[in-house]
Amino acid sequence: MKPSIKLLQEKFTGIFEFELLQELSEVGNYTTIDEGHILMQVGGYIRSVPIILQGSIKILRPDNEGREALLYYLGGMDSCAMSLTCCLGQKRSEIMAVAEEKTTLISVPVEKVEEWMTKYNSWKYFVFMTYQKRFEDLLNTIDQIAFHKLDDRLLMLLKKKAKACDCKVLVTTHEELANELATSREVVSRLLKQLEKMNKVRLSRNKIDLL
DNA sequence: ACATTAATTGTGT
DNA sequence: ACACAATTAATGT
Repeated sequence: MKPSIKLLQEKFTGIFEFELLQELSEVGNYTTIDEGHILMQVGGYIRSVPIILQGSIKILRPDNEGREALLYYLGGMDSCAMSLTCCLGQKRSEIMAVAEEKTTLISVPVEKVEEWMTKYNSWKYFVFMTYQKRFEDLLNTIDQIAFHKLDDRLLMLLKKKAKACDCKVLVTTHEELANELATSREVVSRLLKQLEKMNKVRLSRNKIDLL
């Protein structure tokens, strides 16, 4: 279905100039997809670039052992940075895209994506902006992953300290531990509490009992 | 013993 | 990361 000019103007005024909206209404494909619909499989070629109007899509990257790591979500007015590069480079997709809920989007054919890059400044800008957004999202999730390995480091630190004073009761604050692990106090507090729930330690003020 | 303050820790956003 | 609540230890009266 072709998107109407009216709809496009509603969504994109201030982002794209009128001429671009006209072209978009001619060549764009307006579709609605249901929850769970797979937009893109790993290894597939990409024929068009989606721009999400409503709803959300999650971008996954299958792990080397069959697990699926969540990279980021695409929401309103977002586009997919991977699909942008894949088009230009004729590469296979490295990622998988699945609709998280009922989602409406406009897909733009590859040729136009490239053509508009030089033709419309606003389009070029839009492309760069989606790159920037995705990059920020990725940094965030990388932080999360790194964070998960902190519990190991914390446990190692506790053991090391216990060995140093040759006892099972450490006298420190969460803040001190946080400094040694180069992280924030809150994170240490939360990790310690998890360890307490797992009966690995017992917490009290200025004191940690190792079990 | 009690009130006041400061430091540490817990939690939601 | 930040802001704020809650808890606990320390201190003064």
